[in-house]
Amino acid sequence: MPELPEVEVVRRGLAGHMLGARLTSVEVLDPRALKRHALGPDHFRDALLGRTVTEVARRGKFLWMNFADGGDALVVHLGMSGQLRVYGPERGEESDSSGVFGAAVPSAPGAGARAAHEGPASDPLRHLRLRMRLADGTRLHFLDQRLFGGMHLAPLVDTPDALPAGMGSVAPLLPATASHIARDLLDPHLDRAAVSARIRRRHAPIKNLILAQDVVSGIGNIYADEALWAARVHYQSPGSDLSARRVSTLLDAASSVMQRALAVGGTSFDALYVNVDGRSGYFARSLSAYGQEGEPCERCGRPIKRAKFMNRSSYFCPRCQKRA
DNA sequence: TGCAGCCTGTGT
DNA sequence: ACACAGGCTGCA
Repeated sequence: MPELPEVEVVRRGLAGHMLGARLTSVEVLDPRALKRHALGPDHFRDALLGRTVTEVARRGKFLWMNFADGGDALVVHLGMSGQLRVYGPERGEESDSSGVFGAAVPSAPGAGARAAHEGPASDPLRHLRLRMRLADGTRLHFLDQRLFGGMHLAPLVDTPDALPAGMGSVAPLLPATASHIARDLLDPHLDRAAVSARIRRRHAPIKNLILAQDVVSGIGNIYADEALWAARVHYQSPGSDLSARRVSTLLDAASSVMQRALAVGGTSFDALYVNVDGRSGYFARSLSAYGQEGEPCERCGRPIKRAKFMNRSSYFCPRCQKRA
């Protein structure tokens, strides 16, 4: 699944194609990708047509585009299985999709607007949910197998700290639907001391706290386990039991794991294809804890354990990571 | 503040 | 048939 580093790779790729571009076509092939857009697919399309992108921004795993005429933003969340793909105009307008999706009804209200996912299993575009076109012929596809992700339009609100909203943004403006999302560990404006203080004030298990998007954003289950392993912290240790030094080590660990992944993700990036293939990215990652049940801990050799926690799996080394 | 629920595909 | 994957929302 796309983690923060992959989302940042997507942001950079999108920025390269979308900045200064004008939207000339919006086709909603599956309205379930717009669940968070309360006003419906027709409104979504009409509100976007003709607008020019000025910023492609990211905070945590939330992506959004700002427009020349301001007011609102196009918010994109990839969820677990979302992908954005950009096809340059030189590839030809319909070369890879007209045959399969010719019958799809753009923005059809109500019945019948759900054709996108019904193709054969072999069809790589089976999960195409939404398609946009730019004035120069560039196309943007949004695919999402499991529909945890999606797009919506949201009004812009001031950032609480009056600083730029996130990576790729100069404006101190956030989509209202992301206004509760804290800054992430790749954000130069993140106030680490404040994050640490908040963590150490709370009794909740530390894994809960680093997964909480309103404390620090962008850490998912995988990187949480990796960071906890690297910092030798047990996932159930209460935040309030950790020293400032250990919390600092933990945040550094999370940050460096994600920066390394970003460095790797950047190398395989193709300008014409915004690679968000979660699976290949996921398997390419070298993980020390997550998914390593039974494998020897790289530090001490004891088998990594898996435990149920918050309806999720937690992987940890029972020797290196003792409960505080 | 904790946790069910959203989704669909894969593996057992 | 069922467990599992899991970011995020919304509700109890």
